[in-house]
Amino acid sequence: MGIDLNEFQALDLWHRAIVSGVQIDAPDLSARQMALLLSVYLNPPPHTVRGLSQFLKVSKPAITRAINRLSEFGMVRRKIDDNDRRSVLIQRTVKGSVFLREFGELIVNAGNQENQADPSSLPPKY
Amino acid sequence: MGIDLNEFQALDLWHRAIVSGVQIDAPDLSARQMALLLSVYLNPPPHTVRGLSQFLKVSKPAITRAINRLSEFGMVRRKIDDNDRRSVLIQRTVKGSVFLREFGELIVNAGNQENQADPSSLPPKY
DNA sequence: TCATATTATTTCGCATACGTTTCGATTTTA
DNA sequence: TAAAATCGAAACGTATGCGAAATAATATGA
Repeated sequence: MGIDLNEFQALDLWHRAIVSGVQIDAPDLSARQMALLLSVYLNPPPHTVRGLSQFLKVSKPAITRAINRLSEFGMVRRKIDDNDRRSVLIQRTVKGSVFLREFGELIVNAGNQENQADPSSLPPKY
Repeated sequence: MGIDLNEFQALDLWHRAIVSGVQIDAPDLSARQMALLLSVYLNPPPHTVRGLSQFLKVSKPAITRAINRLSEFGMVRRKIDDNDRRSVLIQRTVKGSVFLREFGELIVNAGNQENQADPSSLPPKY
């Protein structure tokens, strides 16, 4: 189990994927927003503001703002928890699913074009 | 050659790595800044503002600003090109190397903890 | 030489994100 | 039921990023 990567492969994969993301004009999400979006889609529900705040070690207002932004893009949806009306459940949407599937493909493609591991290309140690 | 990933593995890897990056208090670079940093370290020199602008398909002022930010963190350095004093060469630094090596490790670790591919965990198609 | 082109930066107004604090709604506890 | 605790959002001032246009420095070419 696990994905065996050496350090160079890891950075190269990240590079290719993130450059693709910058080049195409995908809605540019901050690292936090991306982390939040991925957590909502890859971790099991339910998702609350406080839960995500704890998981990501980020303040609750920051989570609220990230949800605002992602809602504007239609990538998540708020739903008041009927059992505890103080809580807000963060739910997935079709658009969010589509976006993440495309983003996943982008990473997969970045991996397919990956060079052979070539330690001589590692950043020099100086 | 290449790294074989399915879509779920790709997203899960990205999730783990980016969440780690958010949790630890690493200087939080935007996607553009990260793309620029990785390009400087993984693509062969020389690196100029216009070259990076073309490669990333981002305006030159945006590149200048990203370099400003990365210079503040000491992760890249400007050097005027003596052959053409209009040009600025973007060079690597020790700090940038260290940062990227650590970031590479973080991705590698994310890969090591990767779950088995489990298509049922893919975002639902709705 | 001197006009033009090229390269990078600066400036401008505007948009967005940050942390802290405050607030309103709701639930829990005494 | 009244007081305290919890939850998420809003308000505030600050920092940073954006694209477009203007600018400064340098090189090129007629």
